[in-house]
Amino acid sequence: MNNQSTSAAPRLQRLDGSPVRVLVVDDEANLTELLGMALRYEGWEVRAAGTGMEAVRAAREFDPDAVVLDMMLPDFDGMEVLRRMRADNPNVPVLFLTAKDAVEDRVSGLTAGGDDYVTKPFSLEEVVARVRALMRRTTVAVNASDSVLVVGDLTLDEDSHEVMRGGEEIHLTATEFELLRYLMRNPRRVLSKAQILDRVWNYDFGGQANVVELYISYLRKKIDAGRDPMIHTMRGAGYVLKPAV
Amino acid sequence: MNNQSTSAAPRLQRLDGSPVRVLVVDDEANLTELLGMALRYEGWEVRAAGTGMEAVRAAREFDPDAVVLDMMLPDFDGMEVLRRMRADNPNVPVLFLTAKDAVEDRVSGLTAGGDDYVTKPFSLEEVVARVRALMRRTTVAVNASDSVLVVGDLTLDEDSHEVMRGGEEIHLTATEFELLRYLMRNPRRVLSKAQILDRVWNYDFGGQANVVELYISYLRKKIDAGRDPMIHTMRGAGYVLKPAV
DNA sequence: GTGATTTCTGTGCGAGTTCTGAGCCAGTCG
DNA sequence: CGACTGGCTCAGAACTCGCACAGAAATCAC
Repeated sequence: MNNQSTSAAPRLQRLDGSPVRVLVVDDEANLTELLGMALRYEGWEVRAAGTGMEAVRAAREFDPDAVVLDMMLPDFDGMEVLRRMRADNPNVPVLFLTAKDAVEDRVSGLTAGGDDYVTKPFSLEEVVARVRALMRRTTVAVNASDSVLVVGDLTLDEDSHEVMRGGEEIHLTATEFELLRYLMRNPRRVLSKAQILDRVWNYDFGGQANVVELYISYLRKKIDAGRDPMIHTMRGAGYVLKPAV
Repeated sequence: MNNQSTSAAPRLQRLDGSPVRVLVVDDEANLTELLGMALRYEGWEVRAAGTGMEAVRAAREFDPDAVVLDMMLPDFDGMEVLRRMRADNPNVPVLFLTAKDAVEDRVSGLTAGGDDYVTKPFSLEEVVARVRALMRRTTVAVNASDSVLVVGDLTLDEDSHEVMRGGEEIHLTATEFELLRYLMRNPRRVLSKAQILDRVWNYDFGGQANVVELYISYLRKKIDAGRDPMIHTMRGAGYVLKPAV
């Protein structure tokens, strides 16, 4: 894996310049593994915990800038963990992971506080974007710039979901938007279809790599149509987004 | 997920530039939690207390600019707390939380003093707005601008509850008003149905996300009718409010 | 209380979106 | 040159999402 800091995606850091810290809490080792990689990939420092007890302890020692927290834990549940964690870290923002069909009563209300939640299964891109957004709001981010990604004459506003190329507004569907966001976070970097599939699609998506090609083709029609192309195919490797020459 | 400090909602602060302080008093930890998050999210500093004793002590040490105070406390009741608190902080405004069916006689006289009350269950949007209004009246707000939100040719007065589009007055019901207020506090930002539900509806509302769609449709009929639309649907993401072009 | 207003639930339709599968084209390599 | 691999696109199937409508329930005003 390689370093994520790009010109487009402002690097968050703590006041002392050290990397941002994220605590991931889930009892499925696979998932903390997966999330850990995605978050480290952003240049963040990641600690994992598998139980509520561990989580509370880790929160105290590790002093994270954000927490990704599964609602279902073997010992006590997410809300309880939250409460205990807040005792030491009153302001740390939390991204909850919750089952799709779980009673959202308990989670809803939380997002109101500035916390947020994502339903399983999720795409890594989604989680990363949410964690980033959480920190933008609450953490001491040195580079607290606005949420607009820029590559060449292409801009994407993560708040308003507006996408423009050369001053012209472009309408994208939800999936197209996430794909483009991922590409724009990684300009001039070749992203393999597997990577894209992992990041943009839900982690348990069983489909074909074909969809990536399909959606790349949709994007091309919308953002490259008629203009100098920005999306390039690296045969056998993947795709790159870079400013048109 | 949303960022609350917008151009539309002026940021309050103390004379020395430090953040405004709010004390939240309720014996239900869930509730102080929830309120605390919502208020912190406004950029305010929050302290919580679970009993009347704690509240009085906290008021003395913390010197809050506003207090959110439950009428029902395990030790002594809200009025008593108020009396003792006022001994040290004679001018601090208080927002009372009271049960719906509680005798309102005792509370009603309070609003005259510049204080205010809200009945449980409430929506977070409501509480935040009221606290803001209280401070506007009594606190030294650096940016003590008026309480009118403006987006394009749409204006909403948080005090008088007047809403106008292009000079024309529009009558909204209570829920419609709160929904529009939330949208106008977050112009050009996509708000998901879950977020809207969390902020605008009462915290114990167990209903469907369906209502959000319904009320968006009501609002559209009233503020977008015939005109250039300001409320836009971002399919799969949520809704955005922005000035008509 | 009674009627008016407001809020909410449930359902069904239509449009927009996502995905599958197949066929075609273009490099690549024997 | 021919076979193969990887990538692109089309068409349509399957599905999801948002919206409207109608009526039930709750609330408010008198």
